[in-house]
Parts: sequence; C-alpha cells; structure tokens
Amino acid sequence: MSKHELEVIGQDAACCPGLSVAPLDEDQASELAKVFKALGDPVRLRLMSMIASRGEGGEVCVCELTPAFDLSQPTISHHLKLLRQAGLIDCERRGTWVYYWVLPGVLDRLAAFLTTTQPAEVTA
Amino acid sequence: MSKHELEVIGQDAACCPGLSVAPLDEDQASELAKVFKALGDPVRLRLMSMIASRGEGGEVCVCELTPAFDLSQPTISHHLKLLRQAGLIDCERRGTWVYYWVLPGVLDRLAAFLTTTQPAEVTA
DNA sequence: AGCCTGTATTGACGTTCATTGATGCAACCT
DNA sequence: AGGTTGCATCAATGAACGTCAATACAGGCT
Repeated sequence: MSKHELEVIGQDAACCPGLSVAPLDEDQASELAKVFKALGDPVRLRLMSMIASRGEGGEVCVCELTPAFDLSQPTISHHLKLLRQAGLIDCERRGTWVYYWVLPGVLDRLAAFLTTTQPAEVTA
Repeated sequence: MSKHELEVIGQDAACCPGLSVAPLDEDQASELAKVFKALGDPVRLRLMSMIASRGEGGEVCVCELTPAFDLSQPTISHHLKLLRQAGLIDCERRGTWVYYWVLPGVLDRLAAFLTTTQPAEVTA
C-alpha cells in the first residue's frame, strides 16, 4: 500500500527541463499530464490541499477527509487512489485508520517545472 | 478573440493562499481545477510547452504547432481553445495566420500556488 | 468576383471518468 | 466467536472528454 506507481516528478532527478525551457517530447508530456490530470478535479484538489496543509511530514486520517465532502465514502476513496497513482500522496494503515500524506518534494518539483524563470544552476 | 474567459490565476491578486497553506474552499478548488485539467492532457501540455518555449512575449503560429502532432487540425484547434478558456494562453489573428502566446505570469503564479515553502512577504 | 490557404466550429462516435450501492477486507471490542 | 467500525474494491450508469470528417469562416491572391 505504500508504493507509489508514478515516478515522473522523481525524487532523484529533475524529471524535465521545465515547461518553458524546451518543447516536451511525447513521453515526458504523457507522464506529466497524469499528474496535472490528477489535480484537475475540484475534489482531488481539495483533498490535496487538506493533506498538504498539514505541512512536511503531516498526515491526515481518511476519517477527517470524507466528512468534508458531500460525496459517498467510496468516491473519496477513489479520488485518493488516483492521487496516489499520480505519485502525489501515499498512505499507511495504522490500526483502524488509514493516514495519507503528501510525498515530500513533489509539489515543489511540480512548481519548479512550471516556473518560467529557470532557477540558477546549483553548482555545488 | 483576445479576451480570456478565466481569471483564476488572476493578474491582479494572488488568487489563493497556496495549496499547502490552508484547505481550499469549493469555489477556489473548482476554478483552479479547470487550469490543472487543461494541463492534464499530453497534447495540451506539449502545446503549452511549445508556446512557452518562445519565452516572454514569444508567439507561435498555429501552422507550426499542428504538424508536430499526429492529429487532425480541428483537434489541435480544439485543444488550443481549451487552453485559452483556462486562461493560460491567448491568440490573435494577423492576416492569414493565428498566433498564440502564453499569458504573462500565469505559469509563475501557478508555480507559486504549488510551492510549499511560502515565499517571503513582499513588503515594499 | 472567384479560388485557395489557414483556422475555427459543428456533429457524431467511442472511450474515459465521476459517482453510487453493494460488497469485501482489516482491525478493534466485547 | 461474533459484531462493529473504517476503508477499499467491484459493477453499473450517466456525463464528460478526445478525436475526426465535414463544414464554415477569414484573409490573401489572381
């Protein structure tokens, strides 16, 4: 349950040169589109926001997420699964409850990908 | 043709506190989701990249975009329309050709919205 | 005027997606 | 063991999406 399926905005390397640096090839575009598509739903965006608001290392129990929506529990579970498959969040069961957190660095890497003013080269 | 429909990542103000600052309300989430949804397709992401690669003030003729894809011309036109409705790009007809450009600042504002480490308050 | 080229719109089709009720599984509690 | 709660999966349905062929529109050219 704690392995994420996508590695686009990978931990290790800068996945892509940045949206404005050079035209994306088909593969890069396909992988990155999955991440944006995951964020392209109001419910998932709110879920992400609720989880991310806990800060680095923060966690949220599903039992706190579900009642915030006028949606059935399976629907929330489905959206959380999509976010997880997009490599944005991960989860762990602890006893009765399941906790979700934002994978560290993902959002900042996404942001860096969108930024037009390329950050200065880290030479060290 | 040169008015964009969405004003989420508005020029004027910081649309939203940032994804990780506080949970988004439904309205903010709905508006922002439209932008991410627009980027959530490989073709549109490549289109954005091709346009954004021209840099600030840069333009691309549709006649340069279309042949880069194995898609019909109406399909490309449709995707460009969606990007425009999302408030990401704009276009202008000049004679026979139509030129597209990235609306200034949109990508950087999107990036700022995703960034977890909130930028220092600009006091000046 | 007429034709040609470049681009947008329309209408249709197949696929994917969001949602739900029903069900299944895991862990706690008597 | 049996019952209960929290969450995930399944199957089905209706809506939204990506795509194309056909068509319409705009501007240049002869």
